[in-house]
Order: sequence, then structure tokens, then C-alpha cells
Amino acid sequence: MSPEEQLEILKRNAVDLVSEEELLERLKEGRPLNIKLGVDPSRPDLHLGHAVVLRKLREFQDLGHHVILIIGDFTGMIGDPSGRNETRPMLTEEEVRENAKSYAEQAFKILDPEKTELRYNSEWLSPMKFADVIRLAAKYTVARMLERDDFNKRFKEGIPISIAEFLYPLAQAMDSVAIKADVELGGTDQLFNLLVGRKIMEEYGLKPQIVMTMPIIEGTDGKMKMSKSYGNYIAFNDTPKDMFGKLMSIPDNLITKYMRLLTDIPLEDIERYEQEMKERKVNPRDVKMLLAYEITKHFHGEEEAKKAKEEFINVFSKKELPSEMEEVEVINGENIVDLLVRIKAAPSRSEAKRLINQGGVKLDGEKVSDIKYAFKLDGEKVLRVGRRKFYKLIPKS
RNA sequence: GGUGGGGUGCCCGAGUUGGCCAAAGGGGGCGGACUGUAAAUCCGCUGGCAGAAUGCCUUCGGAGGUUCGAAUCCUCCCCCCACCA
Repeated sequence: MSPEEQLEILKRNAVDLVSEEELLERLKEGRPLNIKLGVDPSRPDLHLGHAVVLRKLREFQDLGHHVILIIGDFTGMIGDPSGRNETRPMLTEEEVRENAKSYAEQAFKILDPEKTELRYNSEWLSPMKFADVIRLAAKYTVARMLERDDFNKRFKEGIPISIAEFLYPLAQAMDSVAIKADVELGGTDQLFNLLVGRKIMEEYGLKPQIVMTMPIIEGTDGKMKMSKSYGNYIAFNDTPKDMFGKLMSIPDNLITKYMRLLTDIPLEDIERYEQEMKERKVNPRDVKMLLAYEITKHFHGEEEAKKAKEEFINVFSKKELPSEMEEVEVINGENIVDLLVRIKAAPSRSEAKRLINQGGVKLDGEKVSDIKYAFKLDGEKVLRVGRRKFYKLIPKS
């Protein structure tokens, strides 16, 4: 494929590309380029937010390029004071290896293992002496650091920023130096860090890497970016049922964005759906079903995706019971509140009572409205708690 | 090093003439109604325990103290921020 054609494919969906000319030039060299992605080993649960970037990497691979995943074990083992509230836990070497392995396993659901290399950044960061660090730090200024949006904001608002945090972008830049990255990818929130890499590479006499950022996708709540800490994520490892269900719970206005960034559905089709939804020719629910199906299929295969879809339609559209329910043994005479807490359908007795009072607890379709209700089962019954939790109750003799 | 301002429930954020504060408001979460779905919208709930009426227990950075009674006052300690040096 010609460099120009490659560029066309690669720049699709990208938000920033610094710079297009440089990328084209590099593609013209005709060699496999080193494509870098930094990986945080403290969060080995991959979710659809990661998938956006990984899919772009896959495109590079399919065009013959070489992907290098940098496991940030060095920074991980020190503990990352960055971000906001929670300090990330310090990891042992063992944990890091394990997490990295788990990360790779998940990432290979998208990436081609043959064209992927794993590197640990402790390899080059550990041997650095304090003097080396100071020399590195001398190459960047505080003013430039404060250009980073979140630093700037925190500085203005009086939220603490530790010196260590200034060092992290520099450490990340050293990764680029070490592997002589041609291109580094990241989410748009990484733009600043990636650009630091360019500058530092130049300082070390290398050609600056090309920087490409991908959109950040919103999580299932439709507001905040998808992230484990917001609890609005859809994980690679979610069960097909969960994955499908969570995808169905995204707000309608996110449907086509997800399609563009997370599926191979042709662009023309996506645009057509967009149009049809706008003209109300088609029910957004059905388009969303297609989306949920496509993504679930990618991660779990056709078979499972079909099952998940049927299950969803049964339970939520037809209001039937799910095919699989947790089974719970009940002794006759057990109080409903006790049971809810015992099976962890409610975190506390107060919460259980609240659920009952609000009409959220049903036994074989009948609302249970009495807190003092005691079971007297003569056979299996289905207990529904809220909208999503189902239990099969089995009388215990 | 000096001066001043802060640390509140899952998060943000009111509240400091001591009681009416389990603590306003928003977000999130949960439940209900409705629906085209676990979308949107509307209503309600949201520390724990106990319960049909406002009872008890544990919460407002930490440890003590004053008081019939403290998120609110005092002492010491920890942490953050700003300005000056």
C-alpha cells in the first residue's frame, strides 16, 4: 500500500496528529515503524476505552508496523502520586509481571501478538543516576509543565502537585528515547505527555516521535470518560451478558460514536444509521442492539453474542426471566430482610428494608411489601430484587 | 522560617453567635412510573440498627478537654494551600 493510502487509513478517527507531514515522510521510508504505547501495570483490567487506542495500533500492525507496549513497571513500583485523589498502590515486581501478562492477554484480543513487543521501562529507568535525572529535568521548564491542562488547573485551584508528578512525563519521554519510537499513541488526555516526548527525543539527538491521539470515549453513564474508578466501564473480560447489557445502557447519542471507534461497521452504514435515527425512521434501540451485538461478538464470538442478545430481549423487552439465575437455598420461616442481606442483594438491613418499602422486591412477580414477611415455600420461586437481580429460591428441607 | 486560609457523608460542597445537624444543595448510586432499552423524562430513597410515628448507635483530619449538650469552643498533633522570605 502506498504511503499516502496508509496515511489515509491511519489518520481516520485520530484527534491530534503531530504532524501529518512527518508521518507521511516516515511512512515513505518503507520500513516497519516503531509504534509505542505506554501501559499502566497497576490497572490490568482493560475496557472499551483502551480498545479505541488498541484498535488504532492494530491498524498500524496490519500495515506492517511494529508495536511496542511499554509496561510502566518502574513508575508502578515507585507508586504513582499523580492523578487525583487515590495514590496508586505500590506494586511488587511480581505483581507487575502478573499484571503485565494479564494486560497483554487482554490486549491480544485486539492486537496481533506476532507484531507486538513488550518492554519494561525499568530496564532503562532503573540504572539512571540522580545526576542523570537532574540533567533530564534541566531540559524542561516549570512554565512548560504548567501548560498541561490538569497541572494548570490544579495549580490555579490550589490542589497539590508533587514534584514527582513533573518527573513522570519526563520518564515517559525517556521511554520514547530508549526504544527510538517513531510514533506514540495515546488518548487525547495524553497529548501533553506525548509532546514532551518529542522535545526530549530531540534533546537526545533523535528524530522526534510523531504523536497521535485518539478520542476518549464516555462510559455507560454517557458523561464521564470511561474509567474503572468511575465504575462506568465495559471490560474486555465482562461476561457476554454483561457486555451486551452495558452497551444497551449507553445513552442513545453515543451509539454512532461507539460504532466509529469500536467496530468495523463501514462508515457509510454508520452515517446512514445516524441519518435514519434523526429522521426517526429507525428505532435507536435496534441500532444499539446491532452495536452491542457487534462488540460482544468481537470479544466473545458469534455464538455467545447471539445468546446475550436473546437473553436481553427476553428479560428486558419481553420481561421474561433470565435463563440463568443464582440459586439460593431458603429455610422456611426465614425473614425476607435477613435473606436479602444474606445473599448480598442488599448491603445492609436498612437498604433491604428500603428496597422492600419502595416496591423493588418481587416474589414470583408479586410485590413483597412487608418487612416482616417470612418465607413459606412449597416449591421453587423466583425472587427479583430491583430490575436486574434475579434469584431462584429453593426450599431447604 | 513568618503570616493568613483550609481539612465535612461515595464525590463535590454548605454549615463554626455550641442544641432545631445524620448534617442544606448538586453529582453519583438505588427504587418506582413511563417507554423504544439497563436511552430520555418524571417522582422517590440514599450512615447503621430498630421499627409504624419522630428511639438508639457510629460519623464532620487525629488525640484529648470544656459543657447538660460540639462539625461548631479550647489544647496538642498530622496534612493541604496562598503570600512573604
